[in-house]
Amino acid sequence: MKKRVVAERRSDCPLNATLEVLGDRWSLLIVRDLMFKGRTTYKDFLAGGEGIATNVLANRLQRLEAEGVIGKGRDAADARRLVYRLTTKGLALAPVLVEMIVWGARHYQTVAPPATIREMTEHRERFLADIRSRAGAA
Amino acid sequence: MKKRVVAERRSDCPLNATLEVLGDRWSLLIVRDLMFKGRTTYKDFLAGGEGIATNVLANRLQRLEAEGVIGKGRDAADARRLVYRLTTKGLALAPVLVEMIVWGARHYQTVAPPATIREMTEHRERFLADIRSRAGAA
DNA sequence: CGCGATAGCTTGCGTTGTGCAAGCAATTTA
DNA sequence: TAAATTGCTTGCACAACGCAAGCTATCGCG
Repeated sequence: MKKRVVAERRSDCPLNATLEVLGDRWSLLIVRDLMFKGRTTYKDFLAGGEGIATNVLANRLQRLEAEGVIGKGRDAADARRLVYRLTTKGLALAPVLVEMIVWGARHYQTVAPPATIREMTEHRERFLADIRSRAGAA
Repeated sequence: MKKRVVAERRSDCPLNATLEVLGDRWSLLIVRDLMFKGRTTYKDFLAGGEGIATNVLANRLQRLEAEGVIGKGRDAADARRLVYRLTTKGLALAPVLVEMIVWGARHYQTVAPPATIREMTEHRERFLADIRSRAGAA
């Protein structure tokens, strides 16, 4: 058991705050899985394709929950299963993810469907509203 | 001199591409310094407030340049000085930064001026256009 | 021209984080 | 009741990071 040393911020810049919570290679991929891919369990995240290590996944789930970005609950039908979900705070990351996806799709070769990217840019508000209503209902 | 092992992507997801380039605690802070704070030199970035280590800064500047996010040139007036600037690709990160700043300002206590955050959200397109014209002119 | 100051790094070293394989408790299915 | 599944934890080797020191090239001053 490690001592938890409240972890003071390095600066009071809002971007720095965001980066201290989400500035790593994995956290936002978990949020993506929850927001876009319908993945909700530890096993789902592990099979997510990018190959996150088990200990790192456990660590990130803990941190994201501690930060109030995600929450978890037991599956009623199968008590082995923990079902993770986005909180309102986590759902508010949708615009961030959308912009990162658009930038990545524009500047690198990816499997992003052009139609989806077009929808994200040309009908941004509608796209964001869809995410909110879909994930918010869960 | 390290061997550069082309660094294959872990997946072809556009978000993953973005995170493999920018998914760390420091890269986007450098972009922020260039985009919003008028910092352009190694020394400026070092004094940026968050306390990046010298070797990490040098490494990130190299990576960002290799990825085409930033470029550099010698200062005509002082040949010791290397002046870094955003490329078009780097300037295209403005929407990403804006959304991360807005999220950070909404969910954490920061020094972000409320007026700026309001401008970012309520007049988003104008704000982004301003960044493009200002930084694009440099 | 000589000398200290400055800019932009690099190097060394100890600590922390990551990737991978193995292991383990709780629960469920056969 | 045994085998499988879920969600972790642990151990270990290696890479990344934070910090202090050092080093080269250029500049400003006398």
